[in-house]
Amino acid sequence: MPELPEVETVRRELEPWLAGREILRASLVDAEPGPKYAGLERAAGQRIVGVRRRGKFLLLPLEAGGERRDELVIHLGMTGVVSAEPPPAHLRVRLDLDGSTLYFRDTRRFGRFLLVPAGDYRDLPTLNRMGPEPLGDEFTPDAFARELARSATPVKTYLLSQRPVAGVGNIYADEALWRAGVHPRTPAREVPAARVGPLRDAIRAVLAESIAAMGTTLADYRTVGGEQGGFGEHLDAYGREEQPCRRCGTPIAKTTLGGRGTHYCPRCQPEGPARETGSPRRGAQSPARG
DNA sequence: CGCATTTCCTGGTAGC
DNA sequence: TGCTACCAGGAAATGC
Repeated sequence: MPELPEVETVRRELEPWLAGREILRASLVDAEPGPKYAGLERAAGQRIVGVRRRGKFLLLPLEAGGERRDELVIHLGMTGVVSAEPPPAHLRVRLDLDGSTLYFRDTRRFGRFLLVPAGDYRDLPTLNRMGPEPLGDEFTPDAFARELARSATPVKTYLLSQRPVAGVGNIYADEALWRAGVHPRTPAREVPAARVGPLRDAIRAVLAESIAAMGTTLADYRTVGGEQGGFGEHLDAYGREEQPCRRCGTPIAKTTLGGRGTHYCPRCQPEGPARETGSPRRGAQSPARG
């Protein structure tokens, strides 16, 4: 499931390919017209200025006649894959460019591929109310603490809302909470003050490390070149139920939270009131590997 | 408004 | 083998 590191990996591959290209035509293939594919009929004749990313959204500003017009918004959802070669099945959008063609495959149709007036996200409420970029200067410990204080929702669920910080999904939420020693069910505003900074640092670290590995491939995610991400072998919590915690050996537990599979160490991430402050077992940010 | 629940969608797999 | 039931989850919609 593409999260920020996977989308950033795709962005870095798309930028040199797409920047400066003219869109000749955008066509729906095996897909019904609707809000997920809105506005594509306006794409023809506009030129792609660049490839940006906000959270898990790819944003491609366009220009026509020398002026900024629309913006192509791409969200990979669960199974979205962008490629320069036609996929064997589940092709939803074909983007004909000057000299090449971009294909958007999306098996489960959770993704989006649409045109909006530049910067107009009224039909994309999550993008409209998204928190700061986790690797940017605005994601400070103080800002994060203020956001957490706004909600009584379990901290993991709140992270997934994209409100306190952008781009965190199910995998990296579990990973960051494990690193910081915070139980995923802890109400956001009850995360101990001493753990807010470590959690913010853990979010930044795990995302940065995964970007360096070109993301995590579990099933469908592929880079534009068709490669799989390499971070899967570094996961400490996600998908490791019943396997020993890499810090303390306790079997990783799996439960359901907000309808999502949730993995945590019952010993390093104790639930409930106020354990002592300090690091979970040893070395919160850099647990032993391998 | 906040918060919880449901919906969308299809391939893979467990169980019989 | 073939069938049914269920699971995976990002974001939006819906229900209080």
